Amino acid sequence: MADIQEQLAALTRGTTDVIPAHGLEAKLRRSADTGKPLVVKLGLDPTAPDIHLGSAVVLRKLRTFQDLGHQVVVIIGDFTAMIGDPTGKSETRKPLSRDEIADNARTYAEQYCRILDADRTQVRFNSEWLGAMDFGEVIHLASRMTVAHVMGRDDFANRWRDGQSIGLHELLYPLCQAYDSVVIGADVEMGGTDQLFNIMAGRTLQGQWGQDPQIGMFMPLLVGTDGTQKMSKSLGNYVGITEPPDAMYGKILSISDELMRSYFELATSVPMQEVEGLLAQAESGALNPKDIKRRLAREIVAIYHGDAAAAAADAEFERVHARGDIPSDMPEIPLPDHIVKDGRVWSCRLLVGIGLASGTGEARRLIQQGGVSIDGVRINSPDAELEADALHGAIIKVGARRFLRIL
RNA sequence: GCCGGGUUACCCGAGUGGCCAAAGGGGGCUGACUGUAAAUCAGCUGCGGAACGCUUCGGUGGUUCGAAUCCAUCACCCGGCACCA
Repeated sequence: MADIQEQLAALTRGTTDVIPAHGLEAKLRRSADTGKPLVVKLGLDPTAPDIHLGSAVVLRKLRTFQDLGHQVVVIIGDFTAMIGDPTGKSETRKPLSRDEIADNARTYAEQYCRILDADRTQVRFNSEWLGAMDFGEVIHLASRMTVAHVMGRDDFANRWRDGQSIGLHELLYPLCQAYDSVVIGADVEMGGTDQLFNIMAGRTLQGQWGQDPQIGMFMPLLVGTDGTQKMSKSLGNYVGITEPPDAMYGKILSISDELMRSYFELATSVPMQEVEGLLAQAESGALNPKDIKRRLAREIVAIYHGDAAAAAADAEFERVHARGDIPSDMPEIPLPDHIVKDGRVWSCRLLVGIGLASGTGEARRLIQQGGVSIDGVRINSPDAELEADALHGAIIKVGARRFLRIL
């Protein structure tokens, strides 16, 4: 096993906080001494998973633990989902059906395997123990934490101050999550910075159970491709880890320059010393930022699709965007009969017919703005009529990057 | 249950009788430039073979020559009060 200091460096890379600061080192040392792997916990909602580079940040960190020989326990919060983490904004969620939970669990497994080492990953549902408790046990559990403590959580405190309602059951949420840590005997719990209170509650509860309290490790939220908000599926600013190599490569290349450092740090394993070196060269003008971003894109694509796919995506980019060639591969579609009239096709109807415009109005606009060309020749009038025969085998280009070949 | 505020295009939001297919911003799209699909600048962004033609401003029905704008009613959201404890 690697030297403790090296392990620490790898594990704390990109973290915003490790609490308590030196606790992790002590845990690692003890694990090395006893040969007993650390139990590293991550809690997840049983809602439909959308694994993108942002959610992958925490998973990759877990993978680092696994590579160092530690055990990961993923807790699917199927029971706590009935409460819903009380942000004060979201309504109490409907309990998911057994089938839905099973479905989601399967999807998780498929996607998580792309990052985690399945052999060192254990998946547990917290309904297993939380659902089995009787009321007396619940009361006993609740007696382990004080109202003053729970009310210390920011959102509770704010809602109380503002006179908003707080469901009694909501107060139990941190307790449930904390109890999960007790049940699995967590040494480390990973989470976003919004998990601070819940993870700390785990430490409190574990202490009362006579366990060595877990270390809380917090990761920042990856900024999405829009450059301002956190990456999330609902905001549409995400790069999915199952996206095809070319799409992934393109999206990463389009992030703004300022995001490069955090993407390198959180989404790749390139040594930070090297990253800083590259960025310094860009700063001084010795290196074109574009080339650093291409390196970033290659690194990330390689993680999810392998080196060969990354190299291919890079070459394809060079061909299409740097040299202006047509892509090596593009969708093909037969010329729909119904748009041909007397052997001729109205250009706007063609775009609609092959799905490159949603209506003739949009098609007209695209052509007027000079965004449409056929076999490299720009169409300059929305009234243009085209010979149907000449269209077979033609390549239609709309905008900078939408290509389509007509059969 | 009562009183008040609200519901406008993909999102936010202006508009209180005609000049409104509806300001502005965001997002999206196209072009120029470039280092890339970054940044910047410009244009477009309801539908429509395009004609000041058609359909839009929560739903329905009215008033009016004319309604996003006024009235009635219904639905939902947000405040305050009441009822119930």
